[in-house]
Amino acid sequence: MSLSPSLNPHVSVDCSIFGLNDNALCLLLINRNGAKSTFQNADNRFGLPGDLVRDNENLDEAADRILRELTGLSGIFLHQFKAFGDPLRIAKAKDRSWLEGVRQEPDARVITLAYLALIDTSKVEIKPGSFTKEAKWVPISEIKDLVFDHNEIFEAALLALREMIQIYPIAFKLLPLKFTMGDLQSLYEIILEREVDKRNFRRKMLHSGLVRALTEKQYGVSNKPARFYVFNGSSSEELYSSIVNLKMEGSITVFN
Amino acid sequence: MSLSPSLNPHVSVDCSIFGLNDNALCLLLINRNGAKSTFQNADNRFGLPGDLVRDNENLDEAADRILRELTGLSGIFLHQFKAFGDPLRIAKAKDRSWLEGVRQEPDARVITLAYLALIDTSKVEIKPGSFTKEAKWVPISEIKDLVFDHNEIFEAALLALREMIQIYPIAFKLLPLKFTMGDLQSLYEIILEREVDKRNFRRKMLHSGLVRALTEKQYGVSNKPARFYVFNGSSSEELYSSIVNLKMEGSITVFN
DNA sequence: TTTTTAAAGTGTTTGATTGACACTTAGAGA
DNA sequence: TCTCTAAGTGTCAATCAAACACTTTAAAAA
Repeated sequence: MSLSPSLNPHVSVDCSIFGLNDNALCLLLINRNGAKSTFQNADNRFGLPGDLVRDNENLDEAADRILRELTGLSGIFLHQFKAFGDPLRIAKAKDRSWLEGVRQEPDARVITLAYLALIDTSKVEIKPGSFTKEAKWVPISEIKDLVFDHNEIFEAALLALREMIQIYPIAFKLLPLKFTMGDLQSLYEIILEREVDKRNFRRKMLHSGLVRALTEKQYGVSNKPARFYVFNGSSSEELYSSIVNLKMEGSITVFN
Repeated sequence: MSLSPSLNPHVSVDCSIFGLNDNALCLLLINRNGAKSTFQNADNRFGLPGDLVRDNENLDEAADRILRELTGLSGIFLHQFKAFGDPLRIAKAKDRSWLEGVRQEPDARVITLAYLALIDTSKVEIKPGSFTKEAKWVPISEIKDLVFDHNEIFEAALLALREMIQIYPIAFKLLPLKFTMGDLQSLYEIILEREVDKRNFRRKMLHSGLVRALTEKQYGVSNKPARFYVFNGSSSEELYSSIVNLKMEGSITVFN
């Protein structure tokens, strides 16, 4: 790899991509190759997909490009939620070897812009890029020691996700186009980490106007087949700005 | 001014500080001197207080330092809400002369971290720093052409404020320690840009537990004197994380 | 001293929403 | 045909939201 001269040595982007696999909330993590041929990623730790920003691209473009280069994902809506800029955030000893292997200025202080996204894992295929040894979904309960300050970034992303899901109807982004009420309910239960009443949940969702029932039903399941629904809303970006009421029992309530 | 060698040429902080003056929501703006003696700020445009981050300080510290250096304000809670990184954001012709006057690398691409804060204007004194010709409160309806992309940043800050005030009980930060129900109600009306019913508003606020009535009343006003209240809550920082219900009629409602 | 002016302060009713709660139905597989 | 599993469904009581108008207090003006 020859580093592009237009890479800004001081600004990076890191992406926390959430998806649902086997009823578990998962995060997309990568394991990087060193860029110089002499470098081997010795300790095999994983991290969030992220890299330096180019001087001629804006931040959202950079996030999109970096995620595509490292994981093959592209065109997903990335929400920038926080910047991390501790002067020592990439200075831990065990992160040095990789930095020295790939960065022209391994000692430069790097501020990172954290993005998060929710995606339907069934709709995309994760393809490690040329700098990526491996890219995989890891259940959030199994996330261990990540590179740099990525544990901190991931924790902040998870908090931001929990907050956002209480305010914006973004849960639909994690589900396939067609889903059952059971799918939707268990998604809320996974993210909110509590159970909700089935009858109240259905009433709330149906009256909200957010979903539309299809006539189609499940087929071949060994119980009463569930009806499919589709999200009845507008574009992805709008999901992040239209505030909708879906109060669940026992929960906090909100100013407005 | 000799530029500190530790200034990171690629990362800055800009602060949108909101306050209330004469029943108008105002933004704190500054008019800068050039740093080199040869430079005069010719066109006299105003902008948000902001500057480059030092390499040895974290972002929140940088925001606090920069705001203090430019306006004399310190110790206020600054909320980082977005990063702006358009490659051309500081490249407009009319912004060049100032950049050339003060920056070692006037062509460097600068990403800025936008912070916002709400303060009680009666509690603080604005003192322009040595690089600041003037610092003043400007009603948001009178904000014209600001330097760089500061109009865009301010608009985003205002949107973030309107969103936050619907979700977190931060309105109190704009008011003095003691305030009347009328003060509080008109603050909500100013920020939400709509009227609310006085009886419903009082009931909501009193039942919320957010305020505590004092026995003290106004004195010398030419109408029935209003009772004073105090905010009944915890620290500033907690205001930004405790979600509280204060639903107003006609308003959107919110997931939870 | 009386009247005017301005904002404070106060309750009720109606309709909508929440939260708690348990049984029946549909289909696959044994 | 029996069993298993998840889908699907309704009611009641309590709480909350929204709409609505008059009285009180004090200063200032007449």
